[in-house]
Amino acid sequence: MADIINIMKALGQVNRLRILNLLNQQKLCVCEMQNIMNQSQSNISRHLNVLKQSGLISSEKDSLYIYYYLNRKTIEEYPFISTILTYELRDADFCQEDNERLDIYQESEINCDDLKESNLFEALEY
Amino acid sequence: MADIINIMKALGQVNRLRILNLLNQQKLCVCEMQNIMNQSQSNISRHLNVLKQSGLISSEKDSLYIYYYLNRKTIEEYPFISTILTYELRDADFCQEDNERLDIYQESEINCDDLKESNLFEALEY
DNA sequence: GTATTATATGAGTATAACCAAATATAATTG
DNA sequence: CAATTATATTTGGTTATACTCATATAATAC
Repeated sequence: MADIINIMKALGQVNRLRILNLLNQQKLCVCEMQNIMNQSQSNISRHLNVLKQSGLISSEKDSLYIYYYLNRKTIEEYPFISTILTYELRDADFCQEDNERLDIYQESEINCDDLKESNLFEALEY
Repeated sequence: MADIINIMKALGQVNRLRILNLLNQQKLCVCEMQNIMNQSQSNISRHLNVLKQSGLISSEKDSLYIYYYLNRKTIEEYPFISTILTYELRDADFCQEDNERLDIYQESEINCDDLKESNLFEALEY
């Protein structure tokens, strides 16, 4: 299931690296990632499926929402993944906007029920 | 040049991981990899180009041959690469046949001039 | 039950990746 | 110079990937 080839393939796509960077900071549901990353719902969902199939992430249901989080077992099995998360992704250019948006979301103290109508990221749209 | 996205993409293909595993053991020319990996020359050449563009490997010319080797600068810059080379590739299933063939080649003490006519790997063909 | 909402999946398309066979290039040897 | 050899590149075919739009599913709320 969590073989190295599928893990390396899963890591070879920028949107999936962005997702992993976010999940390295906190557990998130699909609609939160969709808003933070400004990507279509179906696209996020598909990338999450690839990451889940590779064993990099897991999910749990909480009422209407499905929360995704890093699979600690896989990360313990493959220590290089932690190195990538910590030293390569967190400060990568392609993660900076996501990091800013996640910070804003965390500080806002709203939850995903209200995120859509909140216009939280409006000022950041280009 | 050696950005993390291109490195991760380069690492997401089994034949390129096989090449990196071999180059982690010794410097090799295209025709040596072709024989050890039992892959077409053009395919090896293309993968080498991807690896070189990503900064993972370099090459040097020695008369007719072009020898490829791991780019130590990139590997120092991204320590997780060493971890993958040492802990994930060396013992991976998909590298075992290559490792056996490289061992046979090393012990034979022939060089790539004679490799083609040597039938060195004949007994291993399935 | 119906309506709503979050997420997943199908269908379609566009693009990129992989590969083998053939050809081109560049260096070496005679 | 011509012949040879190693490597790179082009071509064409096939498959895989990423994406969008639309629809399906599953849970919740009324």
